[in-house]
Amino acid sequence: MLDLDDFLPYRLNVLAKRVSRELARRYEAQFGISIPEWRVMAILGREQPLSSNDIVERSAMDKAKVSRAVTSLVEAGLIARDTHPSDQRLLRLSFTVKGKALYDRIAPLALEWQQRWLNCLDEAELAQFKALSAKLEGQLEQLARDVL
Amino acid sequence: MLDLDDFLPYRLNVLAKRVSRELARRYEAQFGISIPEWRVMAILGREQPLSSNDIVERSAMDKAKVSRAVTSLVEAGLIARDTHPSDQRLLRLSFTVKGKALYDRIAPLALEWQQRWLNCLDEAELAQFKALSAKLEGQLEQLARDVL
DNA sequence: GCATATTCGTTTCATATGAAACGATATCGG
DNA sequence: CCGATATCGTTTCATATGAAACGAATATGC
Repeated sequence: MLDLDDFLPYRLNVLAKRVSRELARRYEAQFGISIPEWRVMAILGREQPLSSNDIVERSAMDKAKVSRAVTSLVEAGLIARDTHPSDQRLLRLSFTVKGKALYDRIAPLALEWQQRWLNCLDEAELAQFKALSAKLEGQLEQLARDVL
Repeated sequence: MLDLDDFLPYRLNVLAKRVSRELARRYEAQFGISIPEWRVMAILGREQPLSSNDIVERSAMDKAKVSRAVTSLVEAGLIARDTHPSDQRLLRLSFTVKGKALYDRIAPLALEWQQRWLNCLDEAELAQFKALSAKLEGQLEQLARDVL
């Protein structure tokens, strides 16, 4: 019989949504920033400058969402948006001083929060969980491709 | 450093969203039913009749979403909605014949799809993954409570 | 070179979402 | 009993979402 509590697609969605809500509450309350905006920041924190499309590829967000997040961040003075010199279709996105400062404040807090969350697992368990998640994601891609 | 690919809240969201999309495509295309609607069906498949509130509790959906899903299902002739005899605030939701027939068609397919997805893990891995997910969910509740 | 196709990012549009207000019913305290 | 409070489900409202249309810029084929 189909028991929803045992149906993994459902369980994963509940878990993911709860994590998101938890994090969103913190980002929003403390820094006035949404999750999509924070994702853009996080990606820029790793590599800079990037085009919107680079961010789409790295973030698993669609381009409309990225476009909106970027616009907000620019309006908030957190990132700078100019056009690529040799290809004017591309944006060149990078932190402003203010944006970098905010990133440097948020990133450790996000990691620390994750740490508090994950400390219910030991090293091995965490590694296991990540490995299994990756497997599931790979298999999912397979199945998706089958249908297309 | 904060690497989004290694940030579990993010990873989980990507995975959960992809699973949802994959499933939604099938439900929608084959049966003309949305995920919230399917969740209501799945819950009724286990226990019947139930009030809307029962479904809210069992589904981790908010009551507005449940209300909409129920309305759609009633309009589609898949479930019956009458009022509880001794408490007129409560609905009494149950399958129609047509609804039960549809449930009996979908449930095996959903399980079979899950099977195909999960067969990339062996018994032990799957058990492990579920156990770890449950741990993470428990810890999340702890953290959420701390803030409140 | 020039017409065609492609890529990039924005915007539009229709739909989904959830918090809060709401009306209806039921319960509780005095 | 009856006024105050709580519960149930719907609806409203403001916002989020993503597919598709779009304009601008570039690449490609002839």
